[in-house]
Amino acid sequence: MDKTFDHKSIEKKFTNKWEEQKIFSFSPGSKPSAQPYTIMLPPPNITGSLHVGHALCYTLQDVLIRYKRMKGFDVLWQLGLDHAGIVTQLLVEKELTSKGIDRRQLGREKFIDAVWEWKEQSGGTILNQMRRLGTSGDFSRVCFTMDEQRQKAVREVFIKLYNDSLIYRDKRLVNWDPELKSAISDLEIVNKEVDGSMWYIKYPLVDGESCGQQYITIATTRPETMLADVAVAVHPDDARYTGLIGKRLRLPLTDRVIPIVADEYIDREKGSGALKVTPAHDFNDFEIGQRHGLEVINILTPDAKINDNVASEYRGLTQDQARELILKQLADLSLLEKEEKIKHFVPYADRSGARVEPYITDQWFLDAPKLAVEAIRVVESGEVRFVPKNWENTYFDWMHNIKPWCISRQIWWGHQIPAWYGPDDKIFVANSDNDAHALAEKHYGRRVELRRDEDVLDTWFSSGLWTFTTLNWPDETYELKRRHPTDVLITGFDIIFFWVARMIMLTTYVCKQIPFKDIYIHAIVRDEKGRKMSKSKGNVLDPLDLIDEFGADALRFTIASLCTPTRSVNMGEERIAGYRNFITKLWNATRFLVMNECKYDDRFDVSSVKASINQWIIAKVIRTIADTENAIEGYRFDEAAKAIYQSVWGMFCDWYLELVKPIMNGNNQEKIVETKLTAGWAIAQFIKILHPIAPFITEELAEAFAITEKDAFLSASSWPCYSLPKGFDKSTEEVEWACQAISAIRSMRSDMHLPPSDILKIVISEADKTKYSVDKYEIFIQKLAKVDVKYGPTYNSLTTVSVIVEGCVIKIALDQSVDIQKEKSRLQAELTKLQADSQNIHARLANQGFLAKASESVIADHKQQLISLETRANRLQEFIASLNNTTS
RNA sequence: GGAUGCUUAGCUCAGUGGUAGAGCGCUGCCUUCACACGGCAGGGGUCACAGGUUCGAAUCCUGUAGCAUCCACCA
Repeated sequence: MDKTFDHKSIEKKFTNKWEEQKIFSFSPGSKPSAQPYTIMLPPPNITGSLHVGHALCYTLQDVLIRYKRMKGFDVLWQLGLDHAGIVTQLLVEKELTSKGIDRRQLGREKFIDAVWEWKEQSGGTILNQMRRLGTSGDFSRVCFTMDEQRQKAVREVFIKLYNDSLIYRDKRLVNWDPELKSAISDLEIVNKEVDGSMWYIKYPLVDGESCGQQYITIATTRPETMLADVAVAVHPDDARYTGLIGKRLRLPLTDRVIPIVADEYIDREKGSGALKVTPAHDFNDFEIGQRHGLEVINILTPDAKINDNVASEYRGLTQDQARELILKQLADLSLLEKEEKIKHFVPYADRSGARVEPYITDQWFLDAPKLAVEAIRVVESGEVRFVPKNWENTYFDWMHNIKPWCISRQIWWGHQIPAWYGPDDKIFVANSDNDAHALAEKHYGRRVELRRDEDVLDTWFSSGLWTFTTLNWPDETYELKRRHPTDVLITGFDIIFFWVARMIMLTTYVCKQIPFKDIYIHAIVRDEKGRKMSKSKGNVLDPLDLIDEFGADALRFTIASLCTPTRSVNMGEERIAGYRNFITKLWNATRFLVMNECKYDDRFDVSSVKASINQWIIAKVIRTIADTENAIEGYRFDEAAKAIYQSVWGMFCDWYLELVKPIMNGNNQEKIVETKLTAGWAIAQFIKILHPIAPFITEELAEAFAITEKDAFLSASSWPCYSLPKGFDKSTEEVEWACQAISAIRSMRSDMHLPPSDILKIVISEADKTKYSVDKYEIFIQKLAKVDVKYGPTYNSLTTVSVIVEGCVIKIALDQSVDIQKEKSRLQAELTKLQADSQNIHARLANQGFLAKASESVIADHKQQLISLETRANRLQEFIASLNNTTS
């Protein structure tokens, strides 16, 4: 074995080997007798590249997949890519523009060809980057949301939902992205706080004289939309305005007269308490308009300029230009009462960054409120389980307030909506052009010209079908029947609404099945100080850089250990370096065993082991295997990592390997053989259970240490399974006593500033020798604590200091006489602490309430503790008394 | 405005009724034949605050404060 662990070459070696040997290749139906285990990868965008968030999400999935594979499950980790409609279109469009090509001139078909070409060349780099993480998916079997089979599925689902009246076309106010010139969904909006103004504008009453009031003041942040006002609304109980309800206003700068209406929606506290009603450009106003049967006047073009529905002087102006002009005109007319500077939230499109406009258009909608009913039920009933559970609340909140989902987009890249229009705009939804014509012919009684809907579907529509379309639905495949519902979805909370909720809605309706049993919501990655990673802050960690520097295993181990059930995890390089050190530690421990000719023998029978130290480590390792299993099964990746880390480093390396050295260097051949086999067995178990988290080093060590057969892979081996042999507990107690004794002596050495190289002389009484089996561990105590052990009261108390370990007095002889008073007060302090502790427990045991109400096991524990404390205290007290005798 | 989290050692976080834990950092000692990406030994916390429930609260309940996130909000 090399002296250092060269992660780069080992990562390369196994990435290639696994792929060449097709270790992770999946062939449908190949393992019919094994239980299936299935995870669908949340498909990254074809435009995406690997960031730490991906690394975290994919590592956790790979840990589960590798673990279940070792457990003997027939695993499928289905990889895939998302076509990412808007993002991809914008990207390719930009690239074409830089070459001087305009998308619109190119035309739809050629543009789509260009996107496909781009996809073939540079789409899906992220999949290659995933390989470097060590992901054990089948890269030859990648699904794409836009490939033939998925397109077929999307059409089928659309047709079904349309025929069931769950998809419909409607003219409504939608969120409009004027840059993209497309509708977007409410989720694709980000509200940003910006500086703005509130303008107070006077609207004159038509017959002001008769009611003693000349005008009503309205407040608005968007004066330009007044051109589309159709009413002013006040609260019916607002004393300021009750007399004016039903009167009419002259809308300034236009020749229109608009009514004053009463509506409960109005908030008397806001603005002036009178609201200008602009149904075409505000969602709430739209509803007020509907309630009062008001006209809808749209004054904007698709790119958010003023259209021809207004006086010619405003036409073609941008909103800002129009605003400026209108404010000036109002001021000239003395109708502008005041302007207040305010901060307010304004909606912007997440992707294009344009200011979103409420805009009246014809769009396709999915009746989400109806589908939500079943989607809520399956989570309430526990069929679908959120981990951690409290994400259910977020899900329910959203689902209970869900609105119809606008699924049509006015872009080119995506699933074109399978709808055709007849001459009278009658809609025919069909699987193909031919089918549509057939439907139309049946309807009209003759062959007619049809026009296909140009819109495409929201990207999330096709990803919403991901769990079953990847299993080739609507074809009735073997794997679809076998694997659906899938086992677990691992994703971030940021897409619970976008994706998780929609998958549950669509899958429960289309398949009459849940898409997955568990949803593990992982945390968002932040920097080491808990700040969001952003390019402008310069605190972005690139997982590929981290892999280069620390190794994929170190990164994966860090990720696992960070994944506590919280919302965010802070990742810093220091932490990764720490786990890189752990990987190195494991490497060196194995190297030590190789140097000492330890071997792994799979016929090794753990129950045949005699030496207590070996029994002890076997018991500990078996415990660790169980802890790791429980942790992974419960999605506690942090606990799995912690269990392995502590066992390997804190127990195996720090204690067992040190304890084993005296045996190895001794001459008890039988014991040496047993110890070498035990050590080899133990490290092999660690290597196996660490494999899901750190696949590269463990695969290399399995090869170097011959844990796997020649040409076999740890990745394809099985998870260890052992039960604790009877009687090993006793050894555990003994060995742990010896370790405590060693620690106590070392501690004393350090406290007394005794040189580490000196061999100290210690003395233990004959009685203690038998009681604590000191002679059995003498060699270990001698070597590890660097002492020479003698029995009986040989040394003068005047030149010894003492430590008491579980009642056993260990005297340490010094070259010079000790200050007995100082020694006494040191021991006395220890005694005081012991007595305080034992009194504490004594008091509790004397408490009637405690005895009556505490559980039996708790009481038994307390009694046990009390006995132990009292034994130690008594022994210490006796010893102090003996010191008194010495001095007196 | 509505909701959900969080507040524990210098830092980052576990622990969720029974005597406060880890990693990193820090201090001292050690170039001991697996490993200085190491070893040994230490120091360090009235578990945000105030009430309550309980024999017993870091843990359960109520309230307060601060922080974070999500949703809503263009008068």
